[in-house]
Amino acid sequence: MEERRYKHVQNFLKLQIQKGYYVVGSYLPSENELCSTFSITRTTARKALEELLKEGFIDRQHGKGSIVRERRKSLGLLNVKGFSEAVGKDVSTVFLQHPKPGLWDPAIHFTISETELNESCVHFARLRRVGEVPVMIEYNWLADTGLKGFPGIDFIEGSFFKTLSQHYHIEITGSEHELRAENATKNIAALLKIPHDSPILHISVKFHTSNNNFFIYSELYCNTENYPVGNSYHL
Amino acid sequence: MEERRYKHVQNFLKLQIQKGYYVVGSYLPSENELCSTFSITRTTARKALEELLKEGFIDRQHGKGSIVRERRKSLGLLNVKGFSEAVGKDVSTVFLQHPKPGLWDPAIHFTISETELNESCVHFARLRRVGEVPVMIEYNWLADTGLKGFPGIDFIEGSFFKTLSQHYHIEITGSEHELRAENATKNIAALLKIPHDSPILHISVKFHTSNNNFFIYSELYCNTENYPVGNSYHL
DNA sequence: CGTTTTAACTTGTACGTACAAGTTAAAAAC
DNA sequence: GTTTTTAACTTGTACGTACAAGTTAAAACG
Repeated sequence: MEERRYKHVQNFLKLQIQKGYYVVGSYLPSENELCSTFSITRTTARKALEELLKEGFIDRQHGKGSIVRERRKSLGLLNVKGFSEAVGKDVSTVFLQHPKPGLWDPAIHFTISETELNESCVHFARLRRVGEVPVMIEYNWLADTGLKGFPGIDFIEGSFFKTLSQHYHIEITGSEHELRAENATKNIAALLKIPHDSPILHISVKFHTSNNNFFIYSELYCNTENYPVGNSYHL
Repeated sequence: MEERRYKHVQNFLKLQIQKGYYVVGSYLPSENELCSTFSITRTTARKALEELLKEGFIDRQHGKGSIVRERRKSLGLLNVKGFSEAVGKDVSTVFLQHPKPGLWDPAIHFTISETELNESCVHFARLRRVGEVPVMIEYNWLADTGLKGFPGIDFIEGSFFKTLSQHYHIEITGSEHELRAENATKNIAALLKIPHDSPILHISVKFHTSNNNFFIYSELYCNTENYPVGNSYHL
C-alpha cells in the first residue's frame, strides 16, 4: 500500500518545521509552488496544508500564505498564568533532578501499562520561579526506549517538548489531567517556601504523543496564591 | 454578499441537530443525498460535513456515514471525574439558587466588559453530589439579553448547555479557566460539609459562545478529596 | 442451509478547471 | 512626489470527473 500523496507532503513539511528549516513566523511555500515541486494538484496541496493547520503547526491567511506558528498555543495545555508567555520574563527554572534512569514512581496517579513497567524509565524534576518566588514543582517520568542518548543532552531553549520535537520528531498529541487541592507536604512546602499545610494545587498529567504507546507522566505541585494556573480552549 | 453554499448546508444541518431532529447516534444524509437535495457537488457537501466535524457535532466513518455525536466530548472542558459520565449514576444536582435576575457579582474573577456591565444579569447556583456527598458548588452568571423568557424554563435533561443549544441555538465555542487551591470559607465548607479551612479547588471559568459578545461566567468550588477534577485534550 | 461472491451503497483520495476575494508591490496617473 | 490604478501574487469556493477503499445486504453458489 502506497502512502497518500497529501500525507507525504504533510510529513515532509512537518519535518522541515520540526528541524527548524522554517522558523516560527516564516511562510511555507505557496499552494502553487507545492503543486509544481511535488507534481500534485492544488486539491492535494491544500489537503496537506489543511492537515498541518489541524495539527497546529501553521496558520493560514487569506491572500497571504501559510505561516508557521508556535504549536504549543494550539494545545489545551495547562500553564501557569503570567508564566513563560508573560511580558515580564523574570522567570527561571532550576533542576531539582537532572534526567536520570530510575524507577517508575508510585507517586504517578495515572495507570502505567505493562509494557512501560517492563521498560526502564527516565526521571527529572524542576522547580519554576517567578523572580525569587518558587511557584511550581514538576516531576516527570517517561520510558527511555527510543530516545537514544537522551539523558545527557541539554534542553533546547529549556523546553523538554521542543527538544522532543526537534531531536526526535515526537509531538504532543493530547493530554489527560487530574486536579486536586491538597495540603502541602513538608517536603513540598519547604521547596515552595510556604507554611506547612498551605493549600496547593496538585495536577497529574498523562501526555499522549505522536509515538503510539509512548507517554509522559508529570506530577505538578503549584502555589496558586499569586500565580493561578490557566487554561484556555478555543474551537 | 451571498452566503457560502457550504456554510448554508452546514448551518442547515447544525440547526437540525440542535433541534433534535437527528438524535445522537443517528446518521446524517449521505454526501450524495446532500448533493441532490441542495443541488451542489460533492466537494461542497464534503466541506460542510468537514466543518461540522471540526465543530464536534459529528463523527465520520469511512464506508458508513456521518454520525451525530455528543458535542461536549469534543470540548476541552473540565469535569468532575467519575461524575455524569460515570457508570454508577447516583449523581444529583440541587439548585441553591434558581435562575433569577440580579447583579454582576464581584466574586467573578474574569473581567466583565462595559457592555455587559450595562446590561442586567441572570444568576443561578447549583450543588452537585455523588450519593449523599456534596462535591461541587457552581455559581453562574450571564447577561440576560437575547435569551427571552429564560429565567422560568426548565433545563433540558438538567443541562444548561443543552438548553442553550436546543432553545437558543447557542453553542459553547471555547473557554478560559483559572485554577486556584484555597482554604474553604465558612460558607463553602458548610455547603460541602467539610471542615473549615479544608483545601478546595477553586475554578473560575469564562465560556465563549457562538453568539459573539455573549459569555457565561462560572465560579466552581470543588472538594477533590474523593472526586478529582478531570480534563482531557486530544488532537 | 451455510458460505461465498457480488453489487450497491458509503466516505476517501486525486485529478483538472474556473472564478472570487484578500494582499502587495510595481506601474500609471495626477 | 503623491496618489491611484493595475497586475501579479496569495488563499477560498465551487464546479465536474474518476477511481480507491470500507461497509453491508442481497444474490449466487456449494
